[in-house]
Order: sequence, then structure tokens, then C-alpha cells
Amino acid sequence: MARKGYHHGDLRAALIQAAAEAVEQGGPDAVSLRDLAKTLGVSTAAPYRHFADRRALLAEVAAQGFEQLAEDYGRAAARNPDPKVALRDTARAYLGLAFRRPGLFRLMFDSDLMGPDAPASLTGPAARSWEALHAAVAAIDPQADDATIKRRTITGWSTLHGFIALVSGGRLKGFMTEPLTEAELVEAILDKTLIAD
Amino acid sequence: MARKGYHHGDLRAALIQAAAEAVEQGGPDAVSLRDLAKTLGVSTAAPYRHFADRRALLAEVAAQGFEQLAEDYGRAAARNPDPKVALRDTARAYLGLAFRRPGLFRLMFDSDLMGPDAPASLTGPAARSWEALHAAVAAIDPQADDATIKRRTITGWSTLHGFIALVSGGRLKGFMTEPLTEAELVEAILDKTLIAD
DNA sequence: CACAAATGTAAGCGATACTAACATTGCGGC
DNA sequence: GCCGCAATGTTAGTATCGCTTACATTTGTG
Repeated sequence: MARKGYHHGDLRAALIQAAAEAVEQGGPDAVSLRDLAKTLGVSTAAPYRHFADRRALLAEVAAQGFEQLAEDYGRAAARNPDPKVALRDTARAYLGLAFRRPGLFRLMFDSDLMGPDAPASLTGPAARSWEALHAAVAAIDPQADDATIKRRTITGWSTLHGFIALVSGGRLKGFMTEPLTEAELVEAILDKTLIAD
Repeated sequence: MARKGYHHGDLRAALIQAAAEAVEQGGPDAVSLRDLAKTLGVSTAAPYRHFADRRALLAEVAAQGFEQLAEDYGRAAARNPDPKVALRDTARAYLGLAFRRPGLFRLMFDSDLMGPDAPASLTGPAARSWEALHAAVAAIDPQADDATIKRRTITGWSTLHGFIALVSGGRLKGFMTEPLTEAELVEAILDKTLIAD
């Protein structure tokens, strides 16, 4: 991170890391290129040598998030021989990323980075993470046709994703009263994810 | 909208309406107080006579959205004697608002307006819409205790909400291939919302 | 070793949210 | 009716931000 002279050394990587920290700290909107530049001790124009614009930098941060997610999915599948346990563990990985790194998760799913002009470095890892989820659902019931698998994947994913959105958005604050704990709710959500059709 | 002289007439209401249109057009981030002021033919500082800041204006727009939602819920309950049909219709109302007015929906659920310092004009209608949803789920099974009802409400709401988020975010673009249509998916989601536990 | 490409800087443009000081209007009490 | 004051609007300014242009320095390569 320390500068060695006129040139930074690896400003591109430093920007990505600093942006990731800022995202985790205050959400995607809290990332200011000017701030990052000042933090890293370079001029405000320097970041533009490495990223076309703010979106391009955030896209790179999001891409790392999707790579992480695909990895977590892979581990969940690898360590569980029983497909049902594997799927439950996969769902847990999704919840885990969302609750452990809420800022990153928000960047990945709530921002407009995933438009038609999204770079391949972003769409690639995102597609890989979807494929892993799809495979985990398919393994439960190898007989089912593809449309059924996709329908199950989407409904299950929806339940998980919606739960995350509502919890992270504080929408369940007044409602998760005793004796309804968050942990209990998570188990209920995971149960629902497993229901076929 | 036309000015009658030095004073606008009802700038506050005009700002809310113009902001609502801007939200629907380009999402919450597309609302610029300067733009609204110019459109309405007043100075850039005029809006601050009616709203403390940008957030306060957007909160008012969101509040109207929650009022609309609570109303829709009420209609769904009123016109269906069968509680199961009523719940399905309630869920449809949620999806309807989300797909008919995606910008408003995003403002209501994806922005940070609902913090601890949210004005009563926003938290009130939001709580009312939750109560209506809760009641629709409770009507299905009057025997169940409150924790069970809440758990069912939250899981069902999660499924609906997540589906909306994924569709609106374009995350299902490549996956909703034939013969898996969006309409079919909506029915599957509604089915899942009805499943007890 | 010279020169070109890569990478950095300085300065500035235009947009934005918001504030402070001042101007105009319209309404309620006399 | 009119007069003062609160409500409402304006002008001008601050600070931040993304981004661009023109120029400076460094580094690697033929």
C-alpha cells in the first residue's frame, strides 16, 4: 500500500481492496473514488488509469463476491455425500455470505451493475454461482426434467433471497419477537427451500 | 403545476408528485431536487422550505406506496370469502404493485429510508401493510399460535419478495427459458406461499 | 540508450445536496 | 382596511462528487 515513488506499485489491486472495504463499511453508495484516491495517497485522477469509471471498479468488487460464492457452493457440495444435506449446506452458504458481508451482498444483488453491458469478468462468476446452485437442486431428484429443476431452484432461491432482503432491510425488526428467534426462522427458511414443487 | 405568482400554490404536493414520477421513471437515484425544482419552475432552494432534505421527500413518496399497498391488501381480503383465495389474492397484490410500479417498489424496499429515524408518516403505513398481510395468513388457520402465524407470514413474504427482487434485478434472464414462462413461475411462487410450515 | 507505453499529477468542468441571508406574499388581529 | 409577522420563495455560495484534458514521470523494450 505504501508508495515507493512516483508510481504506486499496484494501484489497481489496492483500489479494489479499498473499495471492497468501503462497500462493507457503508454500502455501495459509500464508495467515492476521490476518497479512495486520498486514502491510497494518489491523485484523484489516478484511478481512471485503471478503471473506466466508478461502475467498472464496483463491478470488479462484485465479481470477487460471486467467485467467493461459487467457491462456497463448491465446498458445500464436496463435503456432503447426501444431496439433501448438500443442498441445505449450499443454502446456508448463501445466507452466510449475505449475513457475514452484507455490503458486498448488496453490491452483488441490489445494484445496477448487472445490466446488458456488464463485463465478462462479472457475468462469468455470476453464472458459475447460479450453475452450482442449480446442480445442488438437480442432485436431489435426478429424474426430474430441467424445467422442474429450474422452477424448484428459482422458488428456493427466491425464499432465501427474500428472507435476506427483509432481514437486512430491517423489515422484520418488530415482528421477530419471542419466542420466534432469528435462528429458528433460518431453519424454517432452509426447510422451505427443500420442499419439492 | 402552473405558477400564479411569487408563490407556487402547493409546492409540497407538487414536489411529491413530481418525485413519484421521477422514481418510476429512473428509480430512487434518479430523483434530483434541482431537477424537480426546475421542472416546477421554482428555485433550487425552494424545496427545502417543505422538506428537510432529499430523504424526507422520498420518505413521503414511499409512504404513499405503503398506503396503496395496504389498500390493495384490504380489497383482496374484502372480495374473497375463502381465506385461501384471499391470501392468494393478497400475494398477487404484492406482486402486482412490484411489477406495475417497480421504481416505487424499489424505493419502498431497497432504499435506506426505513432506518431508526424514519418519520411516523412512513412507519405507520408500512406497519399497516404488514398487519394486513399477517391477518391474511392468520385467517387460513385460526387455531395456530402467533409464533407459527408469524413464521408462515415471514417465509411466504420472503418467497414473494425474493422472486420480485430476482426478476426485477434481471437475475433470471437466462434461466427462465421455454417452456418455463414467467406466468407459470408466478403461479408456482403463489403455491409455495400457501404451504403451511 | 532512446523512445514509446504505462502510469501518475494538476487543474478544471458540470452536477449535486444543502445553507445563509434576503425578498415577497398573504393572513389574522386590531 | 391595514399592519405586522410567519410562511414561502430567491440569490448566492459552500462542499463534494464523477469525470476529462493536458502535461509530467517512470519503466520496459527494441
